[in-house]
Parts: sequence; structure tokens; C-alpha cells
Amino acid sequence: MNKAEEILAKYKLKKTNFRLELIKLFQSSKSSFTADEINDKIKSTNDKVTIYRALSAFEKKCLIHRVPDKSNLIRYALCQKECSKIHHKHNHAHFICNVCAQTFCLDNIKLPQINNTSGFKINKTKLTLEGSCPSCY
Amino acid sequence: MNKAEEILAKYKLKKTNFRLELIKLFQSSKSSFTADEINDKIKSTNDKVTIYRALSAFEKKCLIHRVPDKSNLIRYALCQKECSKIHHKHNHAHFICNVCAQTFCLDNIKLPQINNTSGFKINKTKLTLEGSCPSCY
DNA sequence: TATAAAACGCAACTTAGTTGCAAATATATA
DNA sequence: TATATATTTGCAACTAAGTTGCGTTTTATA
Repeated sequence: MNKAEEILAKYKLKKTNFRLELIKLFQSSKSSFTADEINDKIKSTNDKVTIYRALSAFEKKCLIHRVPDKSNLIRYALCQKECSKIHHKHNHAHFICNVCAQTFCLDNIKLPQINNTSGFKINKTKLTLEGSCPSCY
Repeated sequence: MNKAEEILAKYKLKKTNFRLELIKLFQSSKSSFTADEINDKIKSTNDKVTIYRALSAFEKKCLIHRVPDKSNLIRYALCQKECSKIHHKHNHAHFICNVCAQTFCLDNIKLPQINNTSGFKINKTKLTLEGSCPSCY
């Protein structure tokens, strides 16, 4: 059932109002959030440092992952269940909407398989699509 | 032959020592540069504003294009000739070296063709590979 | 050589994100 | 339930990248 409280307990993160709200915020949305957007939506803290540190903690536990952002901001989305406590495992593409500047995970689009080329050793592949999202179509 | 002076003339940019050096720097390298890296390599200016403004001007003329950066800095590489004065036309992938933090254009890797999916209208596709570059292999 | 437009250089500013530290709070243990 | 310990918070101060305004200098053009 993955309630916010269970998640915090599972990852040995202390239960605070702000972190509960933060998890619920991520769970409520199919898109993603910057620190600033979180600050606008969550009222249980007004300190950006608290937000940045919670995001770092969640990222370290593989609860959220960084996604690309139109303006090069740090932006996070919820991880899928296949992400373990230890390793992020993502093989999906991301979509940046050039109208609303939101970023979405496209779980159904598989990444292309690129072979190591001309002396470049490839460890990771990132595919980012841009255009307009369903709301802005 | 595309000498630096001819390029500036062609794009109606005035010939200054700094801009000549800047074009030559880009031409000399297969990788890419941030404002800070340019500041380290070019001695004809010490003012970062000059650097940022030259980069913006070059980008506007489709002389250089932004490439992804490991640390989300603004980073530029030289355009290919198919970029017109008006439109950037890039269909190549980029490679970020996780050792030296450089970004390279991989002109020989074609982008995958992704169809519009579930309400997302795709206008642009970006493929970024990560790993180690030939020098850091 | 005069003129207009472009580029430069300086200072000041903005914005995102980070660090240090002391106080507060949550959880585990006695 | 009381207490100890580790985590989280909040404040202040800072850093680093990039931007804006403006007056001066330089370049290209006529």
C-alpha cells in the first residue's frame, strides 16, 4: 500500500510533518518538482534548506530520482518500485513540456541500445523528448 | 576554409581579438566549453560578461549550440555546417565523460525515432550518453 | 574622417544551491 | 515513563553561475 509513513519507516527516515507531506506530494503527481515548486505547495516548512536536505535524503534512499529540467534546475520525480534502497534503476525516457516547463517520466518508452563507439565507453543512456504535454497540447 | 575572420564577417559580427580567439578555440577542439573554461584558456578578456555575451551572440547566429553538461552548466560546442544562420539543425547524440566532465558531440550516432505517445506531442529528441571518453577510457 | 552600431568592462544584482551550527524533535532503550 | 542518541530543522551566512545597466571604447561603413 506504500503509505507515506511506511515509506519513511522502511528507509529509516524520521517521520516529520514536512517529509510526510513531501512524499504525498510526489505520490499525488505524475510529473516532478523543483525545490521552489515544493516550497509553493507545502506549508509545513518555509526553509529551503529543509527542502534541499529532504530531497537529498530521499534521493540517497532511491525514493526519488533527478529528472532533466527545461532550465537546468534540479528536479525530482518519484522512483518506481524496481529502485532498490541502494541503486537507482531507470530505463525510461523523460519528456519536457516547453509550454508548462514540467518534466514527466515516460515509463513505456524504452531506451535505444547504443553500442560503444569510436573509443567512447557508454555506461548510461538518457533519452529526453521535448514538446507539449497532454495538458498543454 | 572557414577562417575565424571570415566567419565573423559572414555573420556580421565585429572582429575583436577576443571573438577571433573564441572561434579558434572552438575550432581547435572536438569537445565543448563552459564560460569558465573559456576564461581559463583565453587571455584577451578577463571579464565574464564579455564571454557570456559573445557566447549568446554566437549561439543566436547558429555558430555554436548548447550541449548537456554533467553539472548543469551552460556548455557550448561548435555547430556543423548544416546549421544555417537562422536555425540550429542537430540530429546527433551527445556524450558526457564522467571522468573529465567533458561533453562531446557524437555526429555518427543517429537519434531514435519516437512517435508521439499517449497525449505527448514530441517536437525534439535528445539522446545523451554517459561513460568514459577516449582519453579517460 | 565622421558616424552609427557593436562590443567591452565595470559594478551591482539575482537566483539556485550549499555549509555550519545550535536548537528542537523523533525514535530506541533502559 | 524517562532518558539517551541520532536525525531533522531553522537561521544566517556564503558560493557560484549567470544577468542587467550603463558609460566608454572600438570597429565597420560611408
